Amino acid sequence: MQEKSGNIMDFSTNLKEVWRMLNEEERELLRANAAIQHYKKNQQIYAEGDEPTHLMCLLKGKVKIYKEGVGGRSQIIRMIKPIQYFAYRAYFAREHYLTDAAAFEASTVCLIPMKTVRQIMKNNYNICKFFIRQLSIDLGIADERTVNLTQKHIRGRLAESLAFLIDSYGLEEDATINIYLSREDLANLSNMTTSNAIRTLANFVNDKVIALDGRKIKVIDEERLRKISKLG
Amino acid sequence: MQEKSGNIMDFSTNLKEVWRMLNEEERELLRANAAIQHYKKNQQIYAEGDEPTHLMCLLKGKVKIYKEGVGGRSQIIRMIKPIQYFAYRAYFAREHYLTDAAAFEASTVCLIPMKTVRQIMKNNYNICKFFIRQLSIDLGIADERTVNLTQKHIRGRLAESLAFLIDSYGLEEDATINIYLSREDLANLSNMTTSNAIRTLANFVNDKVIALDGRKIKVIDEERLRKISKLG
DNA sequence: ATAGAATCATGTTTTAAAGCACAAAAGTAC
DNA sequence: GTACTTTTGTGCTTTAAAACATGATTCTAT
Repeated sequence: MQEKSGNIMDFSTNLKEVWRMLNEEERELLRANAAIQHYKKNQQIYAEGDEPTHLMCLLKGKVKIYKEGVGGRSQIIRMIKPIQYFAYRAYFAREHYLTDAAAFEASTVCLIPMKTVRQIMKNNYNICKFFIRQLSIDLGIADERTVNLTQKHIRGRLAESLAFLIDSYGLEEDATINIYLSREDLANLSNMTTSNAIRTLANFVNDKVIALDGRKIKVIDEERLRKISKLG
Repeated sequence: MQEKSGNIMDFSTNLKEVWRMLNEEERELLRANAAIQHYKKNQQIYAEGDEPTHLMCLLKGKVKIYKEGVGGRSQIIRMIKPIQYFAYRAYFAREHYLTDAAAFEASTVCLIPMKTVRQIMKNNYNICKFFIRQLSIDLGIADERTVNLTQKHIRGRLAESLAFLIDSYGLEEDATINIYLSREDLANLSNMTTSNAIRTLANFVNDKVIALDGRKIKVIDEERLRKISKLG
């Protein structure tokens, strides 16, 4: 089947992990209620304070979840890659969104009304388990992140972000990290100012850990990078 | 009924929130499998790397969940108060513990084998919802915390910790915060060194926001404290 | 093609917080 | 009670990272 977004068929072919857990009746419920939405590069998907109404599944593109902190500084909390669910935490906590979400690049999202999700969860223990597991994993990551962002030094924090990007989006054949971020986004991911992100990247180039070509980051010495990340 | 820990009756009277969601059969299953455990002040409850086997519910006392970071610095991730469940994240994520837990003061914990918990969850949607909600709330707190600990200045971070302690453990009639922490623990909660915790506390006393008597912290101007916390 | 904006880069200055040193005080053990 | 350890309190020094300033480069829109 051709990749052609906007077509509801993407949805049923792409949501595989969850899809497998559903019976025909539940699948029909989803087909009837899910909607596909496209977002342009840098377009906001939801904002802090909004009421959560839909479960979202990223089908294509890259999304960042971030928070605007004190004094305009923003902090990227997590990044979403295709076939990953997001935007459900606030609903389950019975809160409004605490974070903002925006598309890094042109992205396609499948929106499922939370009402539908609940209807399915009620009778499907596997779906409940799925959310419990995802939330548990994310909470673990958040706890790790808290310590890493507060205790590691600049080099360690940047190295950690790069390692995270490698793990999330992978490397191309020539060892280029498969996502192109501005220096500012890289800084917001690593809890530092843009100048320090630039400076520290330059250091890494000097140390022959990476090579740069605009926003392309080529990983030269991954082992070393992970060591810097680990030792802080 | 007398408060008398070690007696299985505490358990059934205290776990009320969850207890209400169970039918008689499920209650019997819990009664048969739950165990009560006592921990002394500063005693470790679980350690990073341990395999999670039991759901824990704090019946009495105060517990800290923390992580040992780089260079011996430890960071308190969250604090548990009585009738709060903990220690389940790692199991649900199918990981070993990422954190350590220790009793702040003499504490009583009810241990329920995870196997039993799963057995109940399987047929009880309300229990699933309970965990989903708790995890979602905790994840929201963790996200907030990441930004607060990284972006706020020392005064803001300490004020935030004090506000958090007020919210968690309450104030006595004379406005004393109902938990006594060492300066070091306060520092670990606020992501700063012990000297800075001491210094900043002294500043707050000077500003007539709090008054100190050993480890007793009396809140003089709560509004001001929350303002400092908010503005960073 | 050209103007204007955004991004990237680098040097310099400032500052918030850590690190260190050393007492005083409070707990704890014998 | 006395010795020992831990915790608390303060002053001084150092340092990592932010803030600021200024160009160069790249992107974007008309």
